[in-house]
Amino acid sequence: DQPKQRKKRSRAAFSHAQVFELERRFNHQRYLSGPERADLAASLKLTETQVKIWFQNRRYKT
Amino acid sequence: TLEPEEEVEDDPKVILEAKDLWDQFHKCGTEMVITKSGRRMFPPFKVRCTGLDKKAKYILLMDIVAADDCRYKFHNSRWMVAGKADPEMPKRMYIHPDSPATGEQWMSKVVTFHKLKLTNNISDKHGFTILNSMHKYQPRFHIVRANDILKLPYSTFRTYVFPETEFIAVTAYQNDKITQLKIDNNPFAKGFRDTGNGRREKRK
DNA sequence: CCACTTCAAAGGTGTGAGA
DNA sequence: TCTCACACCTTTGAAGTGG
Repeated sequence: DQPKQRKKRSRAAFSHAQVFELERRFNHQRYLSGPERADLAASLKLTETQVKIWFQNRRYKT
Repeated sequence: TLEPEEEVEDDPKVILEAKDLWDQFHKCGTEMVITKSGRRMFPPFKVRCTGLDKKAKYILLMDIVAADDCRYKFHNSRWMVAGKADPEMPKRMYIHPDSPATGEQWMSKVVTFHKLKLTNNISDKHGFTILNSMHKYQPRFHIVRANDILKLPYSTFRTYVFPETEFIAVTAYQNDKITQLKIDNNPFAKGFRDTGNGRREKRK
C-alpha cells in the first residue's frame, strides 16, 4: 500500500507493510550500503533519504 | 521433556511487574472495561523472566480464562454472584509480537502485553480477546520453547498465574474506587485528575 | 554516521448523554 | 446495561539541527 500524503507540510506516516519490511531488514542488518538502500527504497516506494533516516532513527531507538 | 531437540537447560522464573499496583486494584476488586473497538488492560500486564536458556528460542503468550462459572452484579457497593455464567466466548491466545525470540532477548527487558485488547464484540476480526461482561477472569502467562510458531499447538506450555491480576469485565465501571485508581494511575486519564490546579471542575 | 530535539498525528483515557 | 461523541491527555516517530 501507499504512504498517505495529504496537506502541506505534515509528518509522513509509513504504512504497516513498509515498516514491517524495514523492520525485517533491520533485524538482519543494522546498516545498509548505498545500493542496498536504493533497492529497498524503490521496492517500498520511499525516497532513499527516508530509508536512510529511518535506519538512523531505528538504530538510536534503543 | 520428550523433544528430539538439542539439550536445553532452563528453569524459568517469572515475576509480575508493578505487583503493588495490581494489589491495590485487587483489594478493591479489579474491573476491566471492554468495548466494541477494544480496550487495553490497566494496570498493564508486564512480567520479567529469568532462568531461560540464553540461546534457545521461546514464544511467550497470554490468554484470559474464566475464573469461575458465575455471572456477577454490583449491588450495594459489592460484587455478588448473580447466576450461572453465560456461554463462553471463543478462546484466543495472544502471542507476544516479538515471538519467537531467544531467551537472552526475553530476559533483557520487561515483557509487556499492552497491545492485547479486550472486547465484547463476538464477531471481532482484529484478534482481540473476547470476554463476557459481568464475568470474572484470570489472565495467564505462558512460556513455550519453540523456534517455529507453527509448532505451537504441539509444544509444551509452562503456565504462570498471578491471582492478583484477576478481574471482572465491565462495560462501564461499577466501583468508584476502581475508577479513581485508574484515573490516579493511568497517564492517559490524567485529564480527569482533580489536581488543585483547577483544570476539570466538579466531581461528586 | 551519532547525539539529541521538535511537534503533529495517532490514539488511549473516563465522561455523560441517550439507547 | 451498553454505546458513542466529545475533551483532554499521552505517546510515537519522521524529520530537524548540530557535531
